[in-house]
Amino acid sequence: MATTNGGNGPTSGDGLANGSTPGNRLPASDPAAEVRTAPTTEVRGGRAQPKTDKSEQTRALILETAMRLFQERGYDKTTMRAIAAEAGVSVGNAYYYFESKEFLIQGFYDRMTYEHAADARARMAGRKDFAERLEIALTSWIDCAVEYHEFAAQFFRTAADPTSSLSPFSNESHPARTTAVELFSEVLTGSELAPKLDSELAELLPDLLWLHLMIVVLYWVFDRTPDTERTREFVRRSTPMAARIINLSRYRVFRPIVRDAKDLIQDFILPTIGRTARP
Amino acid sequence: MATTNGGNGPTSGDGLANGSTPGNRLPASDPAAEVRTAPTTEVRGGRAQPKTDKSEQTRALILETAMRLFQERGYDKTTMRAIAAEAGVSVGNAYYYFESKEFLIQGFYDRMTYEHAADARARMAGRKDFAERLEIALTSWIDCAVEYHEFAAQFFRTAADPTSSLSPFSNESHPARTTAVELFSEVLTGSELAPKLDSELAELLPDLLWLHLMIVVLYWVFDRTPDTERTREFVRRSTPMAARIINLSRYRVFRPIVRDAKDLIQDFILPTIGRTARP
DNA sequence: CCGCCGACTTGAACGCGTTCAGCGGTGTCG
DNA sequence: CGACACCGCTGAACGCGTTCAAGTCGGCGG
Repeated sequence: MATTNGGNGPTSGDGLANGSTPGNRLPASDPAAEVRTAPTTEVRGGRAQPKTDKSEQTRALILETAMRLFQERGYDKTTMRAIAAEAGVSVGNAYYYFESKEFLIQGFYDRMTYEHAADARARMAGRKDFAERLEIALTSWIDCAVEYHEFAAQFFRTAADPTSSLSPFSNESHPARTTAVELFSEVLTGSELAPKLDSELAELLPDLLWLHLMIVVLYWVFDRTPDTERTREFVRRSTPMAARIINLSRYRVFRPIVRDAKDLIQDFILPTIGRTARP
Repeated sequence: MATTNGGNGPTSGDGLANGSTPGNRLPASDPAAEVRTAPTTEVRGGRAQPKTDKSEQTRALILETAMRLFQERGYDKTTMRAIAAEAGVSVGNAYYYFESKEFLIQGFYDRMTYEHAADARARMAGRKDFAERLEIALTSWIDCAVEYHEFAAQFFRTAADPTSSLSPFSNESHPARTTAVELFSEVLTGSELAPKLDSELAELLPDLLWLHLMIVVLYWVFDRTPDTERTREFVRRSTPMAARIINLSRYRVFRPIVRDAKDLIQDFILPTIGRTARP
């Protein structure tokens, strides 16, 4: 559960028709969007389940304030005291709603993931070439992430910590991860490549493409070129190759190695990144 | 963080980042050996270049004490005050020799890397099969790392931080990285596969195999099975595949894709992990 | 109306990593 | 010999993330 996002039913065929006008709205604010809470009990960013309306408001206020300050000053230079002061509450109150400072980052990540999915879907609309769709999806991520590049390191450190429940690797029900994997599922199903693949591979691919994104993210975090141009070029170069490899995998000659790779991925990679065993 | 050098002595200051000698000698042999300083100027774990014999001793004492406490109590529970007290010095003194607490980790990493190289070489001796040699090298790493698994997360967080000069990704002259890449170079050259490969690929491979190790490390950090048995199995399964792919790459059919991959790696992967452009 | 419960809020206090003004000692130069 | 520079070293102090005993307040049963 937890995702409950804008109703992307898996049954919706090619879900590209829906919502998000190509206007490319990046609602940098519009507090309602990501604050919009899963209505029932959910672990959420941090702590207590909201009981009151006021509680929910306070929580949102703290999160919004934190996100604003993070963007203005960067993560390290934003103190919990500053967040509390700016939000007009006490420090302790922030800790009532968020387990730690790092849990506030999740707000960023969730918002970005959501915006990315919407933006990528809009941009992919109509395109049928798989490599092209993949490139759009990845480039779209870079565009959505551009404003957060400065403090991305902090987020990445968090993701690399296996003891942190914030890591998209160790937390299989991480809502942002689910959203992202769904997007890549659409990258595939919307392409002309999808019907040509055997179903077993088609099942693996969304997660693998998400892994591709993770590699891009890794690259992007370390990228210091202006506008992360190098990462963009990396995407332009790596996506056709990915498409080619997938394409080739259909041929007889590669059967044994494809099978081995598939087994390796299915048995050792996917379970580790939060996919339960094969169905 | 803390990048602002307090600026004591604007002229002398801390002369970090000054020319590191190309001296490629691999120091260290026994446990006490990596403490032994590079005789000339080198950036070292943290701060000032040693001038005195006594200085060097104090530095070693602090490092050894820290490493012992880290292993006894874990990283987070070991305070700088405890390290200083246990070593019989003041807190400020520890910071005189080490830029921050994290810089103390490098002692761990350096030691482990060296032990790994020695152990792997010993175990590989006589073996000619490439896949076998690779598996030995990777498994040896797991064996050497076993005692550090508990606080490996901390090290991994550090490695994932692009702003940290401790990251083996962002610091190309990281001595531990050099040592490791050299080992993988021997993995290849000692095998019967080496003479069959074209020289261009043979040049890339050591770094790529090091990347393989990094993936194993990533897997290992998240591995919670006893004795990290799952990672060991992952190594057993992935090494033959790597060998097979390398082997296949020699055949005509794969020319185009191998060429693309080679270019991608050479232009985008290796430079980012600290290899300067192609020679 | 009282009393109590529990969600919500507070801010002083704690422990931590890190900094910094400064101390002694050992040259070195004039 | 005095002045100075500089290395090694000190420990109080700073700012931070985080905790917690102690509130406030609204609602509900009695």
